[in-house]
Amino acid sequence: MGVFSKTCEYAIRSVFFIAHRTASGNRVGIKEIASGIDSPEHFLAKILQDLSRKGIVQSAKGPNGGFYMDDAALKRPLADVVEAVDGKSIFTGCGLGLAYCSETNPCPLHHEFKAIRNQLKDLLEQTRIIDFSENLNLGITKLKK
Amino acid sequence: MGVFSKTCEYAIRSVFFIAHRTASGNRVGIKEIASGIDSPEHFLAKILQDLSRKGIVQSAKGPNGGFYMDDAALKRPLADVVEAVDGKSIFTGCGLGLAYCSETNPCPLHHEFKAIRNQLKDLLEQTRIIDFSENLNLGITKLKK
DNA sequence: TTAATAAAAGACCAAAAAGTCTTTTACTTT
DNA sequence: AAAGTAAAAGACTTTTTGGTCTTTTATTAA
Repeated sequence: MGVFSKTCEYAIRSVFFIAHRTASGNRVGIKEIASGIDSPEHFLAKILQDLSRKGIVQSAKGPNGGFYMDDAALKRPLADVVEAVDGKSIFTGCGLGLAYCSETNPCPLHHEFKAIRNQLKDLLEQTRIIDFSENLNLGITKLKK
Repeated sequence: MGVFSKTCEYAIRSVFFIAHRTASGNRVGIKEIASGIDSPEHFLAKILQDLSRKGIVQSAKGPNGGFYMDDAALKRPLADVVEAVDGKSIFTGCGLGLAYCSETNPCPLHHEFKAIRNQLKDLLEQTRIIDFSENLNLGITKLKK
């Protein structure tokens, strides 16, 4: 089990992939995305349908259709993708799963955990999707297994 | 989904609970642990059997039996509990689930993620179980929902 | 030495996450 | 208008995680 669910991992990877391919105004089909990020095609289709409904990515049916991202989507922080898929509990939840854990009623890990969680939050909130895809353009980072 | 699995959350909470009660040399039964940390009794029993097999906690059957922790167990780092239950992938795995992600072949989040993961690792490795249970003694932190 | 106690073991069930497959809808080009 | 294309939708299956229940084994104290 990772920090993100498998669904969310695929979502992030596909968003990076689409952002990368879409910069030039193109659209890209699921088959290509799925093979580009090493994910099950039909499973990814469902994830992208969801992301599309939520406005994280855009899509068009029919010939020359596919997925793409408009300018607003490219400028969104990665946190929006994560929150759309896994919810915001990752940014706020107690490390030990305690519902009433808080500043005034902390679990033994509360303060230490909060610091780490906030760093993850900052990372995801302060970096835009387009920022990450820059390194993909340079061929420095990759999205396949 | 949190950082740890539900099983791991219960494991950590129960270990803290046992550590807290065991300081005075006592043993504590599952019923008491389960109600003390708000967990399903039989599910916790299985978790503790496993932790006992792995030497994270000690146990004794029969009257006056129960779970306890010897000195060596109390001085173990929390990381040992987490690793026993969730494995070490949490300390080393790629944030995007990529098997071949590494320093020389990094995913777009690799470096930023590594920094955060290492902090979690340090926290869990550098603090002993007994250190956490001190605050429980003082009544500052708690283990219930 | 037997009755009570408490963990160990294992069979079983439920829910959620992950993944597959088929059909439908929308769009575009000829 | 028709044929082809590609996403949307939805039914379905599998696997993993989380959880329950019953039986067995070991221990101890009367």
